[in-house]
Formats: sequence, structure tokens, C-alpha cells
Amino acid sequence: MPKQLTVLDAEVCCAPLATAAVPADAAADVAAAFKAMGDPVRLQLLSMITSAAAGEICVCDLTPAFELTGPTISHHLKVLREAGLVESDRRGTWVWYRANRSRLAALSAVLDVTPAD
Amino acid sequence: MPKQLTVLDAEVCCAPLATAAVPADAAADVAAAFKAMGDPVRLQLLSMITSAAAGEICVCDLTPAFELTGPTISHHLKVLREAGLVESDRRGTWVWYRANRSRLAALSAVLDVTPAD
DNA sequence: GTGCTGAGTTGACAGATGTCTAAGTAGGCG
DNA sequence: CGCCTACTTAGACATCTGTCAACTCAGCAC
Repeated sequence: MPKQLTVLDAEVCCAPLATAAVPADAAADVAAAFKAMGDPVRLQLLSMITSAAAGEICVCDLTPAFELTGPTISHHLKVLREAGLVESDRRGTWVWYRANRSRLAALSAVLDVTPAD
Repeated sequence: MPKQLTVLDAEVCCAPLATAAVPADAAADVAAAFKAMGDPVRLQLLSMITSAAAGEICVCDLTPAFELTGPTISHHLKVLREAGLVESDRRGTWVWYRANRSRLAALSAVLDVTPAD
């Protein structure tokens, strides 16, 4: 029994925060994504993955960027994966991570407040 | 000795996640904001405050929307305040909350991935 | 003043979270 | 096959977090 469902379909509903009160079920999904980004290490990992020149990046390039052990980095990557923010793919010896850009875009839209003059 | 500084000046630096790797100090600030939004109750509170018709909303209108005690709502509002996401203002008997829209806009920009084709 | 009501603070406690070490799995190479 | 490297999983542990009950503070009315 998983303590938290993996967000495979990246719901992230839609309506910007500022437009209308977010219903509870949508809030749970969006909050889960923000929670995953709520750790400095994970935010940096997500940034490194999202901004990777090749569109993806190897764990072996992520780990040495932090003064943390491999298992700890692996744990943070798992959290990002379960939040639907990144996807991973093993090719031979190495594992490559890439960002789920549509989910990032949806989250960005939720925070959008531009209509304010 | 506060365990965490209050983010008064709403740093939130600038460069979108996808543009370049976020430096550690900026990541700490942005992550703190996302962390505050990483709880479903707080996200709904933020949404109710941001979407309030009058631009602000009374705590007395927030509390009954949840099956939680007053102190718990008060705690969540404090977290949102310390993250620089909302501001409060006591007028007479009631306390009014309004959103810090510039900070929300900055966070939205951090997640922006539009340049992707 | 006393009393009432809205909101915040304090202290306590169960449960979640970040980190590590140790062990396990997957793939390449000799 | 064995061995090495890259990564993940499992357990343990200290810290942090969300919640509540009890209390305090601020403002209004009498």
C-alpha cells in the first residue's frame, strides 16, 4: 500500500490559482508537485535536468554536483519521478533523466497572475 | 534564533528553470516558496486568497471552508506569510489577507518552459 | 471596568522527511 | 565465470511538520 499514488497522468487540472478557488482533489495533485519542488536539492536537480543541453542528463552528471551520497540523490530523483516532474530511462550502464515539460507548463499556468493590471 | 528567515524581499531571482541550472542560494529561496505551496490546505488557502473578489479575504471566511481548527488554519497562514506569498492586515476585529502577486508571477516564470517548440 | 468574539501563540504528539550506511540489482569487460 | 561500476532499495535515525487542546492577545459592546 503506497503512501502516495504516483501521478502518472499528470492531472494538474488547469484553472490558475487567481481565477477560482482550487477544489480539494485538484489541490492535492498540484500540491504534491510543489511539495516535490519544495526541497532545494530537488529543485536544483529538476533545474539541471530541465536545462540539460541534450534534453536529458545522466545521473552520473547529477550526483557529483552535490555533497550528498548516491542513495540520497537517488531518493530525490525518485520523489521527482513520482511527482510526474521527470522521467528516467536506463540505457546500458547509465540512467538518463529528462523533464516532463507539459507538467511544468501546467504548473506554471496555475501560478499565472498576468491578467492582473 | 529563527529556524528560517522570513522572505521579506521576495527574491525569487529570475531565470527560468529550463534556461540554466539554478544556483544553490536562489534554489533555497524558490524552494521555500514551493514548499509553502506543497500542502493541499495551504494551496487552497492561497487560491482562495488570490482569487478573492475584493482582492482580499477575511480569515473568518477562510476557516469555515476547512474541517480544521482555527489554530491550524492560523499556522498555515503563517507559513504562507513567511514564504512571502501573502500579506495580512488587521482592521478592527478581523484580519484580512491578500496575495503577493509579484511573487506568484516570479514563481510562475521560474517554471516557464514555453521556448520549447 | 466585564464580557464576548476573532485571531494568534504555545506545547504536545503522531507521522512524514532527509540523510546516511549497508546491501541489492543491472550492465559492461576481461 | 568473476569483478567492477552505476544506480536503486532497505533500514535506521534525527529532525521537521501538521494537527489539536489550552491559553493569550486584540478589539468591540455594554
